[in-house]
Amino acid sequence: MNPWETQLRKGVVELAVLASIARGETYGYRIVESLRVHEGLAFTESTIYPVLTRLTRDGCLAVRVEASPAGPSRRYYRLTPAGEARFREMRKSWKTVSQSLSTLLERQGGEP
Amino acid sequence: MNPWETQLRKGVVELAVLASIARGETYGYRIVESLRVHEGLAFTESTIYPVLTRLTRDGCLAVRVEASPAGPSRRYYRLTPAGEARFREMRKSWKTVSQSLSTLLERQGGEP
DNA sequence: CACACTACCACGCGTTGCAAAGTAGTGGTC
DNA sequence: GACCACTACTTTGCAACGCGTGGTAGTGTG
Repeated sequence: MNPWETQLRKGVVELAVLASIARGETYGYRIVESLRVHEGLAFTESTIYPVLTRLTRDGCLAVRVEASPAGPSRRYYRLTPAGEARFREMRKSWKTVSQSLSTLLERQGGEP
Repeated sequence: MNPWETQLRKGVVELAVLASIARGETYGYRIVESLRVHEGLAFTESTIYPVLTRLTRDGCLAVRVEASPAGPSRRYYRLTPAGEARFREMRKSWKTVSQSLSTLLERQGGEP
């Protein structure tokens, strides 16, 4: 993959994961699959699982283990209050950066 | 600064720098100052200069040195054809990721 | 038993943003 | 002429992160 696209996605993963979990309790494998349908958000398990571990360690996620109908047990994650706060903050940061960049990009004559 | 905001900005810097130079030949110190007015795009020199070096090494930028009226000589950068191509590609990647994430964020009930 | 799918984990590499500190040139103040 | 402030670029070192590769374990199918 383009190295700069990798960089672009960096820092967006965490927000994407939080957004996925904010929709309702879910587990890692499912997050990977659900994000894959969004162009540019196709992360692999080796990206998502560490993010989940990190967010859990930071107290943003609570885990619940439940047996799977086919395969190993699933680890269901949901947002803690801290997680919800983090989500809101990241979302705000994203909007700020996103809007600033859009402004910068549209200031010159590009295809509209 | 928030660690996740740092991550968010990662990968956006290069695009911001390319966008700045695409507006016309300019130099590092000026880029830093011009980006500072955009909220969320306030990078320091130790971030911008390495980016310029990297882009130049990759053949995306051409340099011209000119004396400054006050201070050391300025290194003026402009986009090469490769740099313009890179800019278009990154811009496209940005739009893709940006739109996917917006979709994801708006799918749940947030403040509209 | 071989294969495929689900689901999670660990190692290691390369890239990167940024703080800190430095250097060099010009101009102004006392 | 010592001191500061501003301009402008550079170097060093750290910590964080995405992801490729390769694994383990559970269930079902042929």
